[in-house]
Amino acid sequence: MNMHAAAAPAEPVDYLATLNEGQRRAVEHGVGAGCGPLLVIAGAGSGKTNTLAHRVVHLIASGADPRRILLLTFSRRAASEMIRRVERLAARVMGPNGAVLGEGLSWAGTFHAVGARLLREHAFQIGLDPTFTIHDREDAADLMNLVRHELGLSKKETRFPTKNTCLDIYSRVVNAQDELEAVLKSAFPWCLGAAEDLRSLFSAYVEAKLGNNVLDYDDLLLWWSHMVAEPMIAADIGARFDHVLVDEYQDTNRLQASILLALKPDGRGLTVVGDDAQSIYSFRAATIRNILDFPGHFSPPAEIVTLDRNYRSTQPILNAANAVIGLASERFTKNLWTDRQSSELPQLVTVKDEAGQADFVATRILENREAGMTLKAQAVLFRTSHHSGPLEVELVRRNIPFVKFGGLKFLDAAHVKDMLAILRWAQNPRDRVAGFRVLQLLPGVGPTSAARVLDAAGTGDIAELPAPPRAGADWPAFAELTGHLRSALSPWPAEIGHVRQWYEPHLERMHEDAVTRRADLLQLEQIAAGYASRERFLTELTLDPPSATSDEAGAPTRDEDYLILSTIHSSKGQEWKSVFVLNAVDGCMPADVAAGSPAELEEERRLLYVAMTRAKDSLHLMMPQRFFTHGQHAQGDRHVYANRTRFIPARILGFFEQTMWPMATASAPGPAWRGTAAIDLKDRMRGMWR
DNA sequence: ACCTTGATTCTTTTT
DNA sequence: GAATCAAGGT
Repeated sequence: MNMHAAAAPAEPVDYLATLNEGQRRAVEHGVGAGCGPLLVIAGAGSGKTNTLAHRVVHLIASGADPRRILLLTFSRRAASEMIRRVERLAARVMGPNGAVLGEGLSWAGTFHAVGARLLREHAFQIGLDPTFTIHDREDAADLMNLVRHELGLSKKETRFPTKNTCLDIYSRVVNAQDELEAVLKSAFPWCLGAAEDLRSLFSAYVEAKLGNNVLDYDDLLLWWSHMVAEPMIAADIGARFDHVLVDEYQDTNRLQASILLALKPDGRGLTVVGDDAQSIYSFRAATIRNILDFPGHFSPPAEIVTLDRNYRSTQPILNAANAVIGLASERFTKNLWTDRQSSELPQLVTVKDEAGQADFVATRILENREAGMTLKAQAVLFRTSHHSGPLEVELVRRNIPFVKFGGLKFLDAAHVKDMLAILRWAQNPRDRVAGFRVLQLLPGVGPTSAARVLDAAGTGDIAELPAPPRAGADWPAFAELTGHLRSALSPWPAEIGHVRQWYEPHLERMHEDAVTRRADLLQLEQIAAGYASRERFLTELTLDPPSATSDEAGAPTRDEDYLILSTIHSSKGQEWKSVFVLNAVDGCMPADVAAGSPAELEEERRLLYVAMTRAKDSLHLMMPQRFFTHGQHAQGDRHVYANRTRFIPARILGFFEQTMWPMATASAPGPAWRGTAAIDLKDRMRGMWR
C-alpha cells in the first residue's frame, strides 16, 4: 500500500513557507533512506524542535514510513512533545490521514527506553532473559554495596570509596568508553590507589547483575551497543529504520555515539541536532566531541546547517546571554540574534537573604498575573533542587499553586520504593536487591535473615521455607502474598491493591507520618492503573519516573493554572515569558562542589546561559546577600555573605539593570500612631468573611 | 548472634 | 531530612 498517495491532500499546504532559510535547508535535506548525514547546530530558541518536527513530517509526506523512523530524544517529555507536534503538523499538511501517520511514529523515545525495548525484542538472539527488570540508580547502588561488602572491601584498612562513588566510576568507564585508570586519573584521582580492588568489584558487580537477571541504566546502552557490534544483528536492527534522528546531541556520550554509528555506519538517513553552548550533562559522561567530530566520521562529511536566529527572547536578554557565554574559554556556536526589540534589560536583583528572595519572586509573580500573565507562563529556575525550599514555603503561604520539576522524586520516597520492590521481586524472583528490601519490611528480619532466606529460596517458593526465627506471625501472610503475586492468577492492576493492604500495617509501624505516606501509595495505585501490565509499569516507571512533584497530592486538574519551579537541568528545551533565576551567587552558581576543575566551571557557565535563554520577555537574576548555614537550630544566626556569580563580572554588568529590594527608604514608614485603637475595624472587616 | 535504636554526617545536576 | 555507623537490647 502506498500510504503517501492515500494521504496526499487535494490542495498542498505549503508548510515550508513559515521556515527561515536555514530551517528550510535542514528540513529539505535529502528525504530518501539513502540521504547523507546531517548535523544541525541549533542555538537556544532557534526553533529546533519545530525544525525537527517539520523534517519528520516532510519525510513522511515524501513517502517515508513513520514506523521506520527512529527518533531519539533526551527525555521522555521531549519525545512526547515531538510526537504531539508531528501529529498536529501532519494533520494540517496531509489532512485527517496525516494524524494517523503521525501516530505511526512508534519509535520515539530516549536512548534508554528504546534500548530496553530493542533488548527485549532481541533478547533470545543475545542470550538475555527477556523478563529482566531494570535497576534505577539507587537499586544499582544497593547492589554495588552488597558486592562491596561481600568482597570485604568495606573492612579495608584504608578507606574505600562509597557505593555511590564506586557506581559513578563504573558508570563513567562504561559511558565514556574509557579505561578505568584513565577515568580515575581524570575524574577520581583520590581513588587511584584502589584501582585493582575497583576492578574486581566491578567484575563481581557485573556477575551479580547477570545472576539477578537485572540491567542497570548503563546496561541498556552497553548491551545495545554490543548487540549492534555484531554485524548480523546490526544489519537486522539498522534495516528496521530508514531514518534516525537524534535531538540534543551535545548531551550524548561516547557509548551513545557508538550505538548510532553501528546502526548507520555510513551515516545515511542520520540527522543529529544540538548546540554545544547548551551542553550541561558532562557529569553523565556527555561530550561535545560527539557533535564536533560528527561531520568528519563520514565521507563525504555530514552537511552542517547552523540556526542562529532566535525567535524566543528579546534582544536585551540575548545580549546579556551572549555576554555570559562570550566569556567561555572555548565556544563554537555564533551569537544569537533576533528582531524582537525591547527596552527592558534583564534585572539583577539584590535582596537581603533567601526569605527576601522568596518574597520578591512571589510578589512579582502575582503582579505579573494581575497584569494578565498566567502562572504557567512564568518559571523559577535554580541550580539545585533544595534552593527552592524557602520559596515553596512562601508560595504555599500565599496560596500560589506550583509544580516542581527535578530533584527529589516521588519514587525516592522509602514507602514507594518498598511497594515497587514487592512488585519487582514478584516480576523477577532473581532480583536480589528487591527481595533483600522486601524481606526486611518484616519485623524481626534484618540483613542476615533476609540474606539467608534469599540463599535458601533461590527462585523457588517462599512458602516452603521455614520462617526466619523472629518473623513470627507476619510470615504466613507474607508468604501467601508473594506466592500469589508470582502466580499467573494475580490480576493486574488489582494486585497492587492487595500489596497495599498487606503493606499498610507495616507502614504504620515504621513511619510516624503514615497518613501522608498512604496518600502516595494511593497515587501509585492510580498511576499503575494506566499501564497494561506489571512488566510495562515497572519498566516505564523506572525509565520515566514522574518528573514533577506538586504541592497538592495527586495529579492536579490539567486546566488549572500553576507556576513552574524547575532545576535548570530539567528546564532544557522549555521557555517562559518571565523567568526568575534563584541564587545567582558564587557557591550556588557555580555550585561550590562543581568549582573544582576548569571544565566543571565551564559547564556551570553554560548552565547559567541555558537558564537565561529560557526567558522570552522578562528575566530576573536573584542575588541574596546572606545565607544561613545549615546544621544549626532553626533560629540560629550563623550565616555567610555571598558574592555575585563570577560569570557576570563587572565588565558585562552593562547588559543588566541592577536593583535592590526592598527599595531602601530613608524616611520612617508612615505616620506613627502609637495609641491603642478604640475599635479594631480591621478585625471586623476580616470577620465578614470568616 | 542478630536486630533495633540513637547519634552523626553531609546534601548537584538525570536516564 | 536521610544515609551511615556505633553501641544497646533481645
